[in-house]
Amino acid sequence: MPDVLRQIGTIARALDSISNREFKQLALNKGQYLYLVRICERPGVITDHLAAQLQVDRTTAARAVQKLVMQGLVEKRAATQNRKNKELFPTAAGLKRYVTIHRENVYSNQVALTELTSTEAAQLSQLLTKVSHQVTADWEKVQQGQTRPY
Amino acid sequence: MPDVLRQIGTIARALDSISNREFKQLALNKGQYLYLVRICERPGVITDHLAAQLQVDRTTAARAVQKLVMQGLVEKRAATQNRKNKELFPTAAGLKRYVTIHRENVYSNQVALTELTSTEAAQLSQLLTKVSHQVTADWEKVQQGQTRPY
DNA sequence: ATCGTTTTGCTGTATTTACAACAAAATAAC
DNA sequence: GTTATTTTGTTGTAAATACAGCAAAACGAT
Repeated sequence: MPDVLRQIGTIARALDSISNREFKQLALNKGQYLYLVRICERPGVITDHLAAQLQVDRTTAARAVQKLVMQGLVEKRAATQNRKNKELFPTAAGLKRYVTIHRENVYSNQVALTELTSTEAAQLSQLLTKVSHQVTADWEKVQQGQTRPY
Repeated sequence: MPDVLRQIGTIARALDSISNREFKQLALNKGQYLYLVRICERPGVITDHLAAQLQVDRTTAARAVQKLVMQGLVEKRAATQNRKNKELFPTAAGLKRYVTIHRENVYSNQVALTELTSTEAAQLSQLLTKVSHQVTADWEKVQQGQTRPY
């Protein structure tokens, strides 16, 4: 059984480091690009759903969003038929940043897949989807306090 | 061209969160397990090589190691024919923790690959290795201050 | 051998990240 | 309809993470 965990971990760290470095030019601090991208792609999303999508802590996502709001890149609006939820929308400035971020992400993805044929790339994606399902399921178990048998 | 970056990112975050939660039982804080494992597997390694392997910042690795030393899980020894380098070795207590960590990692890997046949798993690993090469190359470019064309 | 460059370790500083715990609103159970 | 549970937002606190910059040792070029 080959080890894929470490490979995934190191690739992810390298990609994240690259993005964080490059987005300093956009005056974005560490991790901020993740949230901004998702808000631009799903305007109206609430913070907790964002956190679940990204698999980060609720409060981490909340504070990242708070910062984006302070920087004028994201807006919080009270949901129309709900007094509790605050929906998130990008501002014009936020959308402008998004264009660059998206272009960078596409480029990084391209680089990552350079040595793969298009069928290999498709297969990689398929396999990762399966892996993702399993891992997400376990992460939810652990979040709920369950212990895994190892 | 499928997006594999996000998949890799979310899988990595989930796996890391799981490990961090579970290793609180071993009195290990966030990220510490990463360094301890590598030191146990390559005794005598120096901090900077550790950082390069894990693709994290030099100082991040240095401080994580420092903490492991304070906790009595790792030892720093002056290299025999070198006054500058400090080689890292696990203590008995560190090795004991390593056994559990390794078992957990193997389990997580097993879970991740549950839905894959053994040939699929092998192929996934192969494809990830190719991806890793490309991404690492770009990460080094960016670290050296080069700008990528996107 | 000498000088410039790289490697390695370290500290200061700012920031993100995660956990715990709370309150208020919404939803579910009965 | 009332009560219990879940969802959502927020704050306090502790810790990791990353960048900049410094000094000392090692290495390379000449």
